Amino acid sequence: MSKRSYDQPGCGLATALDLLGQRWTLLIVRELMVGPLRYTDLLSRLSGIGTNLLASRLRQLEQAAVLGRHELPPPAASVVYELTERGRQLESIVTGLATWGRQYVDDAAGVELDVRSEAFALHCAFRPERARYVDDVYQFEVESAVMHARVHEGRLETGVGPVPYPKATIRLDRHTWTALLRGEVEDLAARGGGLDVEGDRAAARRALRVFGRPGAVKSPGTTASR
Amino acid sequence: MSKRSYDQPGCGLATALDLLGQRWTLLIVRELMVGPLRYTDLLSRLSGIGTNLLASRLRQLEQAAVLGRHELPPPAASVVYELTERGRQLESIVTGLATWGRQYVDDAAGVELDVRSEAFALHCAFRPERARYVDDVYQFEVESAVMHARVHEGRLETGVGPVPYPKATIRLDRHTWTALLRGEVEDLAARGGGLDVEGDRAAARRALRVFGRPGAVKSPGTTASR
DNA sequence: CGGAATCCTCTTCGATACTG
DNA sequence: CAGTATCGAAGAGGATTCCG
Repeated sequence: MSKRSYDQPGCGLATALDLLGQRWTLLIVRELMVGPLRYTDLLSRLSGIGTNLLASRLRQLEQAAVLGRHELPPPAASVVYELTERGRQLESIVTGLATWGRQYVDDAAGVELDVRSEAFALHCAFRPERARYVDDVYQFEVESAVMHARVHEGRLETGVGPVPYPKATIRLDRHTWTALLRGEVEDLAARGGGLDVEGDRAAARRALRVFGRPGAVKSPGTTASR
Repeated sequence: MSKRSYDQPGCGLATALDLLGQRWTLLIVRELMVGPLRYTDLLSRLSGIGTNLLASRLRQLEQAAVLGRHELPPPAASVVYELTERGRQLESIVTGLATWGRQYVDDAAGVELDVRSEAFALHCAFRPERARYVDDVYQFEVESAVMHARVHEGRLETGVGPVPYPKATIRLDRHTWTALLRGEVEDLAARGGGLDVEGDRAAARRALRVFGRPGAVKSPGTTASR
C-alpha cells in the first residue's frame, strides 16, 4: 500500500496533490471528463500505465469520491467508471493545465482523429463565462468523429457519438474545426464550405460564441494511439 | 538523468504534467506565488523535500521557464528564485487545486500564523472577475502577520511585510480574517471591533469585494512547521 | 474477455553526508 | 548558503497469471 503524503493537513493544495498528484491520476480524470469508461478502455487509452497502477489509482479516486463505479444495466452488464460531482469540479483545473501545457507543444498535425480527444479539446475551448444563459445540445461531426455537447447552466457536458435530438448539428472539416477551437470562426458563413449546419442556425451561432478561446487548444488531447 | 514522461506529444495536459506532475513541483510554485525565495528558504518551508530533489526540480522549472534564478544586488548578494510570466499563469490552477482540496480538510484551527501561507490564502480568495477595474495596493495585518497585496489589471500580486504607500491598511483579528477570506465580511462596520482601517476607506471597501469567495479557503496553506 | 493480483526489474524519492 | 554525491527504500512499468 502506498502513502507518500506531504503530510500538511490544513493545506488545501497539499491535500489535493496527495490525491491527484501521483502519476496518471489526472490523465484518468481527463479520460473520464468525456464520459464513463470501462477498465479495459482506460487501460488501452492510457498507454504505458500498467494494470496494477490503474487498479490502484481507480481505488484511490473512488475512495476520495472523485469517481464512482457503476454497473451497466443487463444488456451490457459491465462496470464503468464515471466522474462524480467532485470529479467534475476538477474540469476547469484540468483544462487549465492542458491549455497551459499547450504552449510547450509544437503542432505537428496529428494523424488520425480520436473522438474522445476532440471532445476533450471542446472542454478546453469552452468559455463558461459566455455560457451563462445558453441551454443547447449540439452535435459535432469532424471527419469520422461524431460527438455531442450539452451546454446547460453554465456547464458543459460532452459525449461521443450522436445524440437523439440536437438543436443543431455542425459538420466541419478538420481545418475549420481547429480554427473553431481557437476561437477564429466567428461567423457561420465566414468559411467557404468548411462548415455546414443542420437544424437551428441560431443555436449554431451560439455554439461559435461559447466554444473557442483565443490562445486555446489547437490540436487536442492526443491520447495513446499505438 | 531522469525522464519518465507520458510521451504524448501533442497533448497539452500530458505535457503540462511532464513538467509539473512530479512530486513537490507544484508546492514550489505555491511558495513562489507569494514572492521570491532563496534555496534555503524553500528547503525549510517544504519540510521533507530533500536537497537533491529541490535542486533537481528548480533546474527543471528554470529550464521550462516557469521560474528564474536571480542574483540579488550586492548588499544581499544571494540567489533567489522567482516565478516568470509563465509561472504566474499557473496561479489560477494552483489556487483552484487548493480550493478543491480544501473540501477534504477538516479545519482544526492552526496554531500559529505563517505570513506566506496567509498571503497564499489571499490568492485563493481572490476573484479576478471582480477586480477588472480595481487598481489598489492594500496592506493587511493579522496578529503578527503583515503582508500586502496589489490588485492591478485584474491580477493579484502579494508580498510579505509592509509596503511603502498602501491605499489602505486593514487590520483584522484572526476570526475576521478567515471570515473575510470566505467572503463573509461585506461591510467595514459589520464586525464589531474585528476590523480596523487606516487610509482610504473606499479602497478598503473594494478590498472586501475583491477578496473572499463563498466556498473558498478558510484556513490557509499551512506550510511545514516543524 | 473484463478486472484485477503477483513477481521482478528499474527509476525516483528521501535522508544523510560532504563540498565550494 | 547553495548546492552535489551517495545509498537504502518506496514506487513505477511490464509480463504473466488468476478469477468469473
